[in-house]
Amino acid sequence: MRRIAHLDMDAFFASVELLRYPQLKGLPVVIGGGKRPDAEGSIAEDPRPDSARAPHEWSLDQFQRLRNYTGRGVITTATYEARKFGVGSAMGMMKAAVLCPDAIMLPVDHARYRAVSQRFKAVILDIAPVMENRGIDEVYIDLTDIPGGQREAGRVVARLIQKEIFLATGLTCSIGVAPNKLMAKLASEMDKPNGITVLSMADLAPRIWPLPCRALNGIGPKSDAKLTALGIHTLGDLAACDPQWLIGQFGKSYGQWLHQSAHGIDERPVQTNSEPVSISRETTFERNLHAKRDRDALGQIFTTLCERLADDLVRKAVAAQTVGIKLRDDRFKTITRDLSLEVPIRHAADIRYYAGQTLKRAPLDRPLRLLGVKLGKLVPLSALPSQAQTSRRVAETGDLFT
DNA sequence: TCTGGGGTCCTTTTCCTT
DNA sequence: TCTGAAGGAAAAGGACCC
Repeated sequence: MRRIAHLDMDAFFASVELLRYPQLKGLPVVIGGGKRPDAEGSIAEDPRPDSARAPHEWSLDQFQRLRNYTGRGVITTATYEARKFGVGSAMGMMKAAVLCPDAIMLPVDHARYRAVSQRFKAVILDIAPVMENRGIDEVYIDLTDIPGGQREAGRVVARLIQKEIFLATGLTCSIGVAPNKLMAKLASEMDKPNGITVLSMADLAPRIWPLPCRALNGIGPKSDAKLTALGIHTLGDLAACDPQWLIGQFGKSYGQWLHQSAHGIDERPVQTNSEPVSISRETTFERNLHAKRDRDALGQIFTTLCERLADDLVRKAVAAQTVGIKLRDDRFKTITRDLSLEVPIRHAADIRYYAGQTLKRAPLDRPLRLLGVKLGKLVPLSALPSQAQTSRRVAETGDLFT
C-alpha cells in the first residue's frame, strides 16, 4: 500500500519571524514589500538590526509601521492578527496600509527562510530519505518502504517527523498521509496548525467530495470561475461529470486530469531530484520607466539582471540554450520574447547581447513597470563537449537600452 | 486602483520545411 | 512559380503554484 505524506510548515515565514522577534506575538505583522523608497526617494535599507546583534531586544518603536510604506510591493504573509483587518497575501502593501496602518512591516528575509528550510528538510531526510521538494516550506515524502512507515497507516512516522522538526527548529507543521500525492496534499490542509490527517480511498466521498473545486491543487481562479459558471461547485459535482463532457469543455489533457483528480486518482511518484528547467531574474521598478527617456537607467538594470543570471549559472553549474526577456507595461500587460541559440551561453556579456537582440522585437512605446531576463534549456556543464565552446561575445553592438 | 519574484507546465500561434 | 497540406520546432501567452 502506497503511503504518501504531504508536509506543510505552518505559516512558515511569519513563524520564523516570530521566533526571531517574540515581542511581536499577538500583534498585526505583515511580511512583504521589497523596495521602500524613503522620504528622500532613495531606497531604505532593512530598518532592523543585523543578525549579529540580539534582534529580539528591539523595542516595538524600532519596527517600521505599514503606514510609512510607499513602494509597490505586495504582502507575502500576514499574521492572523493582521488578517482581522482584511489584510491578506498578494494584497498591495499600499492598500494594506490603509486597512491596517499600525501593522508592523517586515521585509522578506529569504536567506533566513532558506536556512531554516534546509534544517527542517535535513530532519525529514534523516527519517525518510524519499522526499520531494515543493518549494521552501512544503515537501512530499514516500513512507511506503521506510521502517514503521505502515504503522497506524503512517501516523506514527508523521508524529515522529513533527516532533523532530519542532525540536530542531521550534516550528510546527501539518502533515497529510494518503495513498497518493493529490490526496495527501488535501489531507495536510484539513487540520492546521500542527495536525496530522490520514486519508484512505474510502474517505473520498465523505471528506473530499464536499470540498470546493478550488481546494484542488491545480484548479486556480480561472478554472474555478469556469467550473462555477457550469454549475460545478464541489469536487463531488466534478466527480459526477461525464469525462468526455469535461474533455469537451476543458481540452483533452486538463479535462482528463480534472476527472481523475476528482476521483482521487494520482499515480505521480515522489520525485527525489529535479534539475532546474529555467532560471530568471526580474524586477519591478520604483516608478515606470520609458525606453527612450530612461534609457540609461533601464540599460543599467538590464545589465545587472544579466550579471545576476550569470552568477546563478555558475552556482548551478549549467549553461543556457535559450534567452528571453519579459516586459510589463503601465497597463500591467506582459509580453515575452525568446530566442534559441546554437551554442549554450554562460557569460553575462553573452546573456546581455542576446537578450538585447530579443528586445528589438518587443514594442517599447509604453512606459514599463517591469523588466525580466530568463534563461531556458539548461545544460549541465558536465554534459557539454569537452572543448566547451560556449560563446563569449563582447557586447559591442548597441541595443535599444544601450 | 492596485497588483513581487521565482518557477513549472500546457496550449495556441507562428514560422519554416517538405 | 504558385498553392496548399502537414508536421515540427520555436515563440508567445497564460494558468497555476509557493
